[in-house]
This record gives sequence, C-alpha cells and structure tokens, in this order.
Amino acid sequence: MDDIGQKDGPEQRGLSIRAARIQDVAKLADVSTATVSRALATPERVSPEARARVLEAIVKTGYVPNPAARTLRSQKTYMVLVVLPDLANTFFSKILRGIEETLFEAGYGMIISDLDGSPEKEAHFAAFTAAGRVDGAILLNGHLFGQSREGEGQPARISIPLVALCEAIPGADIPQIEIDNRAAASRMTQHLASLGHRSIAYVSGPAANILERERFQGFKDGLETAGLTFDPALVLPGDYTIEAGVLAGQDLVARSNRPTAVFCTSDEMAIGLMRTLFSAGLRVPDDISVAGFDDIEFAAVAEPSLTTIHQPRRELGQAAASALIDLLQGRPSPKRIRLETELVIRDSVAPL
Amino acid sequence: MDDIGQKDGPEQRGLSIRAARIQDVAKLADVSTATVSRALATPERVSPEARARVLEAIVKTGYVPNPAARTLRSQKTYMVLVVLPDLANTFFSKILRGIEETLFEAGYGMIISDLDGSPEKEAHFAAFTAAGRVDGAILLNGHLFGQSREGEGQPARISIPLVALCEAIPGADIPQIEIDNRAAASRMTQHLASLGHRSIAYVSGPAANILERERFQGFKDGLETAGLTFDPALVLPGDYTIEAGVLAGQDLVARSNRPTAVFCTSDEMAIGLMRTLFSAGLRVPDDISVAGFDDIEFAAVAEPSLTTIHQPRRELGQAAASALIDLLQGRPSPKRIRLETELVIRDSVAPL
DNA sequence: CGGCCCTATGTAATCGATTACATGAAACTT
DNA sequence: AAGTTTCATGTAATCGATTACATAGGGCCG
Repeated sequence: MDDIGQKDGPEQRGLSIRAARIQDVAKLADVSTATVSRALATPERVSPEARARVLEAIVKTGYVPNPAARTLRSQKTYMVLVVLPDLANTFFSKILRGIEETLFEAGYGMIISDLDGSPEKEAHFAAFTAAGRVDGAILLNGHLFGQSREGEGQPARISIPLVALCEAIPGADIPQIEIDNRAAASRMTQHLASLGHRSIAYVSGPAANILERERFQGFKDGLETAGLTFDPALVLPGDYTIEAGVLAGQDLVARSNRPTAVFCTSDEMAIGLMRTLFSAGLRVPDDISVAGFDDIEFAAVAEPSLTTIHQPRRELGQAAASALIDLLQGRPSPKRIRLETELVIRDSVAPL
Repeated sequence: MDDIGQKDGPEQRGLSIRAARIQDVAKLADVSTATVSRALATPERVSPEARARVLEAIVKTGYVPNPAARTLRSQKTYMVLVVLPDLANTFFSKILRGIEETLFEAGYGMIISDLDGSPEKEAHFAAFTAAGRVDGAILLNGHLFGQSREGEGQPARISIPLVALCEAIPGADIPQIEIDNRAAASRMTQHLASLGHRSIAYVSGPAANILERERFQGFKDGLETAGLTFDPALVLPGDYTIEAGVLAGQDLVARSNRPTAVFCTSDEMAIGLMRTLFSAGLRVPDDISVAGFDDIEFAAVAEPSLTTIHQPRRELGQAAASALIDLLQGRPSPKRIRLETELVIRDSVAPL
C-alpha cells in the first residue's frame, strides 16, 4: 500500500485537500465511472437523467479530469510545442500571441521552447516531443530537429504533426505558413529604385537562414527589374538584431562613397542603423534613405517613421495554429499558406 | 482488449513505431521494471552490473520515460505555468527568457498563459492549475486567480506553489520578486527636478495596477523631496502601450502652458509620446524633456535616445524561476527579492 | 552455527481516466 | 412469438511508471 490513502471521497482527507476523481463523481451521481466519462465525452450516448445527475455531481465536487491519467490512456496531451530561436525578439511576440489565441480556443495549451542557439536544448526538446509530452509542434526556427543520434539500435523516434512558420523547411513534407519574402523584398527594392536610388545597400540576415536567402534573392530580382546592377560591396552582414544594425551603420558611415538608400531586412536593424547615422550627423531620409522589414510596433513611431514591409504577424500565428489543429484532429490541412504583405510607406525613405 | 497491441517490443509493431517502454528496457537488460526505474532515480541502490546493463538497454532502445505515466504516479509534472497580461508586450519577452533559461536548467518546462484581460481565460487557467497540469506558477499579472466559484459543495481548490513577479500581490503569502518602483520613480523625478524642471508631467499606468500606484507614489515623493508641489492636471492617463503615449502626447501638444518635462512610466509610452511631439514640431529635449521607465532595447536607439530607469529584466525572470524551484523542491525560498534599478542618462532629458 | 541485518531485486498495487466488451432491457421486425 | 437490433450502463483491462512490500542471499556477530 502506498502512503497516500484512496477510495475515500476527497472530503474525508482532512487537511490535505485532494482533487475530486471520476470515482467521487460516479459515487455521488450513483453511476459507474464509465458513465461519467461518457457523459463528458459523448453526452448523446448517456440518458438525459444520468447526464443531469453527473453534471450536478461534477459541479458539486468541482471535478476536473486529471490530464495525466487522460493522456496516459488516450495518448493525447492537448499541448503544443512552439519552438523559436529567440523569445526576446520583438518580431516573435505578436506571432506567439496569435498562436496562443487560436490554440486556446481549440482547447490546447502552449509550451514554449526558446532554442537560444543551443544544440543541447534542441536535443532536449527533440526528446520532449518523442516522449509524447505534446501532440504537435510549430517550428519557427527553420529546421527540424532530433535528426541527431543514429547510433545504436532503433532510436525510436516518434513523429508528431509539425507546422513550419515563417521559415520554410526545405524538403519537409509539412504545412508551411509564410509570406512571400522574395516578392516582398523585390517590391521594396523596386520602390527604392523608383524613387531614383541607384546605389542601394542591403543589410542581410544570417547567411544560413532561409528567410535571408529568399529576401536576398528578392533584392537581386528587384535590382534587375529596375535595371540596376548588383554590387557585392553593398551587401552588409547582419542578423536581424538592433546591434547588427548599429554595426552596419558604422560600416556605412566610414565609407567614402555611400549608397543613397539602405534596405535592412529587419526593422530592428533599420532602427539600430538609423541611430548610428544620426550619431554621425547624417540625416534620414535627407542624406540617406532607410527601409526596414517586418513592420513591428516601433516602426511607426521611430523617428523618422520607418518605411517597411508589413507582415501580418498575428495572422501568421493564427494560421499556423489552425493548420496544426487541423492535422491533430485528422482534418486535411493546407500544405502551404502564403499571407499577403504590404509595402508601408512612411518617412524614412525619400526620393533621391 | 484494446485496439493497440502490447507486451511486444517496439520493433514488432511494424509500421506504427511506438516509443520504448520501461518494460522493453527491463526485458533487454534482463531485470525487472522496478530495477530500471531505480537505476534512473536512485542509481546507488542498484548494483553496478545491473545499472550498466540498464543504461545500455536504454541507449539501445532510445527509451525516454513517459511523462504522463510518471506524473500520474508521482504527482509531479515538471511544468511551470507563467501567467502574464500581454505576451506581445516587449517588456515581458526578456523576462520570459530569463524564466525559461532557469527553468530549463532545472529540468522544468514552461507553459505560457497570455491572459489578454479575459476573465474567461483566467478561469480556464485556474482550472488548469487545479487539475495538476503544472507543479507551480509564476504570476506576472498582479493578482491571484481561481478565487471565483464558492458555490456548491467543496470547490476542491488545490493550491500550488506560486511566485509573484514584478507586480507584488498584496496580502498573498508568496515570494515576491520585484524592483523598488517607488524609489526608482522618485529618483527619476528628482533627476528631472535637479535639472531645473519645475513643471513635470506624469504619464501613468492603469490606475488599478500596483506598479502604477508605487510609481505614482514615488513620483510624488520625488516632487516633495525636490520641494515641488503636485499638480493633478499634470497627470495623464496611460496603460504602458505605445498608443497611450501617442494619446498623452496629443494632450500635451494641445495645452497652452506645457510642462517642460514628462515622466512616462514605460519606455513604450515615452517613445509614442516623442513621436507625437515631433509630428507637432516640438523638439526633444530642447523644447521638452522626456523620460521613460524599463530600459527596453529600443530605448538606447530611439531618437533621441531615452533617459530611463533600467530594470534587470532577465535577472528578474531568473530570480523568480529560482525562487519557484526552491519552493517546488522543498527548499526555503526568499520571501521578497528586490533587484536594483539604475538611472540611465541619455539624450531625451536636458537641463531647462 | 543460528539469528540478525543489509543489499539487491522482484512482484504487484497504484495513480485516474478511457474504452472494449458484456449485459440486460426495451423496441422493432417478420 | 421468437429473433434481432438498439440503447444505456456496468465491469474490468489498459495506458506506463513508481514504489511499498516481500524475498533471497550474503556478511557479521555473539
């Protein structure tokens, strides 16, 4: 016998209050536990009288089904894992909110994993999914994980439904929710060119990043469409952070023949870059035009306000969550969703 | 018999790969399941030979303990709930990261609940904790929940370890991790006064908010210390968002005798407010000084860069997580931790 | 050398809900 | 009227790990 008593109603436990179990409800409603379970899961299969008694007993006892027991038996956790590279990044938080909203409405909880560039954490979360702690996952990090250990025997890898958000995962046969980064970047580039800019710098994301590759491609497309030639010297390395923008700005300031416009592939970089330009006494957009990407909240209130590409972040999160829920509930799920972006014209870009 | 086979090794299941169970490991290592369990939980109570065989079998099978089964038996979830009012708010994301880091290191996962001002969600998450889905919770929302239903019978409310972060919860006997809002606000106010400002506006947080009450108190303290009289007309309502700052700015711009300095109780409001001032042709800090609170990333790169109060956000998250882990593991936990803030002097505030 | 204790291990109860199968009564069918 | 179907419900197996208790062997003491 264990140290914890059982078979008593919760009220008999004296000091240590224990949650009501399905048995307590069954006893109170004078039915079997099976009937209680059915009254909740498939009400139409229970007589109205029994159902009423059960519901009353549930209210009386304050019964809430034990999720661990339920999961153990039914193999469903009603939990979703969200994997992202950096929780502290402004860009993600509104996406998360969209995800959370939609999951919540469907009765799912959200577990967050901030990878933080650590392979160790990645391995941990691979095990996490394998252990059946979540029913599915939304990946914002641009690659699958758990591809590791192939050593001894059968790694017993379990595959759960996955959805890729923002960063498409090449070769993975899972729903991809994204924007058309290439087209958006091309559009911005053409916008700059249409205002007379011939020398346009590009502040990139991390080279390995899919987003970066697409946007870079779009940048080159845009140049070509505008009849401009691509100049590798005008590509500045970045990683989407404010600091990267600051550094790129220092690079620009130090140059003798500066470009007349800079296309930053994130708003954070654009804001950091403008900061450096101001400190060096340059004015935006009079001396140099600056464009961003993402349309985060601060873009509209930056000084000058930032011309950028608007991404529907909340909707992206919602769409990803919906797609995953479809998968989890056995419904057909869209293979690829591309949400519309928008060119938002503000004050940081001016005609040459 | 159920529809799912059992008692076979996972490799016999053909197409649908199933995770290895403790039984599979036991069979392979030629020991009982109890020994496997002990080899993991209390290695010193298992002979070195058996332990070695078990570990080998675990590697071979890729065994990961089933969390649902473990939770069901041991009543521990190794999950922590983080409750916050708004996930999309920049201020929280770095705190979250601090929490996540610390929880992760201790082997805990993090479930996030964005309350979004919805009582419905609050009730849901109260049930969540009651159902034993998490071992503890960190509250960033300034109040306890689940205080609701007191109606029929015994509501069977379970109390789990809690920690309050940032927003102290009056009357709750739980660890509180925070900064000294009152002292910090007083300090900023005195700073403004020391530069010669006599007419200082205050942009508040939500009136019901504890943070707001403390900061407001601090603001009045600061005025008093500086020998200035408090003028209710100089208090502008806000809610910590960019938009609130924009609105407060409009109010200020419309006034005939404007204050010479504005103390915003969040950086987001300060940035929104500066935006409005610029649009109206006012210059910061030449025409009006603006101070913020929080020191979010954008404060340093705003134009002009923002004088503000630095909050150690990551450390706040870490401290809260540590305190909760202490509680969960039965160690004594500090009742109240106050982390140091810092007055960060930048360019948005100038002498009169 | 018999009794005692300690160590290593196994057996099986247990956590709480779900659900396959069994049962019995009522409602149809021919 | 006998047989069949349907419906409501109960019984008990099951999910997978933990752990109280039982047991067996070895070492030690008097």
